[in-house]
Amino acid sequence: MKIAALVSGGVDSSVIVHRLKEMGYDPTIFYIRIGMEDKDGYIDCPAEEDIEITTYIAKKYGCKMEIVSLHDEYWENVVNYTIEAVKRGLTPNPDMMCNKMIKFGCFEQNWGHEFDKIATGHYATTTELDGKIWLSTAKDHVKDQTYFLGQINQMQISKLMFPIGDLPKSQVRAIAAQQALPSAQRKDSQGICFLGKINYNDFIGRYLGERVGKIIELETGKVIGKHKGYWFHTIGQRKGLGLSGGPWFVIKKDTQRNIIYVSNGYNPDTQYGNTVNLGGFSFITDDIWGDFEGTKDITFKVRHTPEFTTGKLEKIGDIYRIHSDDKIQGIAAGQFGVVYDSASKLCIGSGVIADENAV
RNA sequence: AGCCUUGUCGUCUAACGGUAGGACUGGAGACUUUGGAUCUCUAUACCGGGGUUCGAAUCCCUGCGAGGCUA
Repeated sequence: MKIAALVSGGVDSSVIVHRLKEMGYDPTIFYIRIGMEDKDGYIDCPAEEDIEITTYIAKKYGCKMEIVSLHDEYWENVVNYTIEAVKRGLTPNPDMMCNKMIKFGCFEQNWGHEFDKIATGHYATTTELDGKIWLSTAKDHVKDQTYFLGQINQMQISKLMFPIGDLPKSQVRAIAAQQALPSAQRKDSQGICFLGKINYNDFIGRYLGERVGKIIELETGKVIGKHKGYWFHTIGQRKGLGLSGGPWFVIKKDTQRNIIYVSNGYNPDTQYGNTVNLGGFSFITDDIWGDFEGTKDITFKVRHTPEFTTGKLEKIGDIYRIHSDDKIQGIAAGQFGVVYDSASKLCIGSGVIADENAV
């Protein structure tokens, strides 16, 4: 079986090579370049060290290695998407889009199609049911990364392998140490990968600029401050408002008038919600419910968190509406709601959190 | 103009006359392959000038600022 292993130089993806060899496979290692400096030099991903480590891994395990670039595709699909979404007042999820469009999209078209399987270092598993492959959660529920894979489709999942999906993180690190992999002690990557050392707000500012607008207290309608553009703030956000007498949380945005509405207190009710409307819902493997009346018991995530929330799913036309058992903080339009079965085993599918005004 | 009240970190708010605390904001770190949230740590102040006291943010005088009252 021909396997392509996507290796980034981090611990997780390094260890998959070891595991694949253990299983008797001889994977071809791919390092995908994505985050490169654009013409203005804003995007800057320190790829050197990553490539060095990946090369070392390839040598150590005697694997073929290819460094490929999906820079333009990344720019086209992920960076543009991010900027466009933010501009519309939404809160994007670049990493999910990267998985869907780049790692398992463009890569497949260019190189992956010559392989039987594509292996990655995600904490996720696959499960075969009725002759079909389903995305299922990792053994290590805390590390589970299926949230980021919620947008992929049946073709993609049936070709994927997650060699470390059944290991706890601690063990992955232990293996790396035991094998003396250079990545053993590396910090887990965090933040949007293409940003490198630039922070998110700087990035947004570079492309969308600044425009001063009002900050209004939702309950009283009083103007209590100014902001530099609604695109710098997301629902549920506390940091960065610069208002005293808080804490203050962003509750609502008026993109037309560039106004941000906030509520005061440690736990303003306005900060929470129990219903989440998902638009453009897509099932990963199969639409297991079809059209249905009433509700389905599910668990779900509205962001990457260790725990799953329980709730009920209702179908209203094309909209899938989640009724959460617990109130959820900071439900932001543009983010994805990923739905799992009630046991939090199978990842069923996902949709984009809709603007409340849109439903 | 006269009278009264008032003046503490960027903001709000504490401190029997004994040497300035808390909250929010800001900053740093932890957590996290999105945005966020959360947790930990941390920075900054007694309006100026005189007195009275062993000792004043706290008492007195005065200057300045703020608010109010007075015809």
